Amino acid sequence: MDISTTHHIVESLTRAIVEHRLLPGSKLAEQKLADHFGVSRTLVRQALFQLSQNKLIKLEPARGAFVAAPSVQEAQQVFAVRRMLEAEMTRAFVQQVTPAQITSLKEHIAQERAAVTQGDVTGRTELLGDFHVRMAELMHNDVLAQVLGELISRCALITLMYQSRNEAEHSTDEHVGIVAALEAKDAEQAVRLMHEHLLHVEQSLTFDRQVPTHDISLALA
Amino acid sequence: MDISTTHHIVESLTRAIVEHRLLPGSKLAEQKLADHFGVSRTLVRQALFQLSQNKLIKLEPARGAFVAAPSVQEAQQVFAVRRMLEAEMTRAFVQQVTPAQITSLKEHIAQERAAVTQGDVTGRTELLGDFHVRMAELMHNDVLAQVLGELISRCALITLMYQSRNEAEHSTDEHVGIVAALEAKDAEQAVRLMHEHLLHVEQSLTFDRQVPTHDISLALA
DNA sequence: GTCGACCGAAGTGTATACAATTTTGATTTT
DNA sequence: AAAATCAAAATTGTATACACTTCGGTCGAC
Repeated sequence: MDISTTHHIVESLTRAIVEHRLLPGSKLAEQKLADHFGVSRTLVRQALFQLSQNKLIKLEPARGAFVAAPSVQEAQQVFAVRRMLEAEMTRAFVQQVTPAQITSLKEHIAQERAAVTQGDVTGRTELLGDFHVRMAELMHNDVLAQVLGELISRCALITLMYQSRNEAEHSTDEHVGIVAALEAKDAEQAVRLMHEHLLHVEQSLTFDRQVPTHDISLALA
Repeated sequence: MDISTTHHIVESLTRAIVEHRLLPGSKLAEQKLADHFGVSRTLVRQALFQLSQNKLIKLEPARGAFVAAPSVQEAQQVFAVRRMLEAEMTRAFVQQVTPAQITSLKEHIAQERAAVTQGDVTGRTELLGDFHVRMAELMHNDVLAQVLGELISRCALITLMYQSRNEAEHSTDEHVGIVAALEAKDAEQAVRLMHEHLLHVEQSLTFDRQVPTHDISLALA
């Protein structure tokens, strides 16, 4: 069963959603997407189905696919799960940390700084999330990396939806602190910093603001 | 976009896989499934695609779908993630525990005991996993419940694949201990017991045995 | 007798056809 | 003028058709 073409469509739509070129609530008509990608609706439907499982779009029976508009409650739940998972991930990381891993994380932070100074907003948001996925990958736990990756792609949509003030530099600074604690093999400190970091990211969002959307019912709710 | 019929196929195949009526490695031919469910290959393919994302089957391009046969490494990674997630879930549970939640968990344990005494093997395995999902549900965090539910359905396949000795009563006893610690609001004790419980479950598996596979059984009849 | 090429059967991958549902917009009714 | 109605258009849901790949077995060469 080949999913390579489907995968390309998924990647393309994921970028469009996470980079806010497609606003929450936007309708994703199958034939239009099929024409755009030069394929039949069959492959588009496969891609939409996968995106719905990633919670990046919402499928409504007989009505079609719409870019997801995560509720405040859902957003807070995603962050709660991230805190649970990543706190313990950090603790386990210290158990098996190597100099090469530290080097890799420091290189990643350098990329973050570069994106911040260049004002690359979408690249920055992506890199800030990738720091956490990178940690999972460095632990050689594919399952962890995949689960966390999905949570973080949901966070990307949430962040861009509820983002208020610019937290990029602050986040990078906190990444630096976490890596320092990892390098010092100070598990409790690393866990504490990771936990606080994720709290800060969540608290930087404004859950009481009106977000731009194409969903009429959501806009009027 | 309607997925109700597809969902029924997914549920049916999930039960067949988790209850070991379909052994790891078994081929799932699209036309045979379509005939069995009385639908076209279209819906079967949607279901298979979803099952592949749940890691219960593996799709091989141009070759078809096969019941997943999780490697030892993957099994250990799944358990590692569960320990990370559930340790912190347990800690958070204590923070907001109510008498009603304790009652609900105790009722669940009673069900476990009933299944054990009746020798209901598949029901027992399912209930032992459901205890953990139940905890997540009682926290009113749908995201957590969903993520954990997927991990545990993978564990059901792993458990039945590598199961050696009968651990059911031991697991239920450990559930009792966890609930007692939750009731006493002793977070550290609860976390420790949960962590050890998951270690015990993993250690009860025999990762050095050759498992039976590739059995083309007509288990869906 | 064994190995390899070839051919037919079976199965998957994608496109298209058709049925069912929703949406739209004009027309009628109050 | 606002609301209800209904038919046409557009869109989704499912089935089927067809091309392409893989699998199995036979045949022939060595």
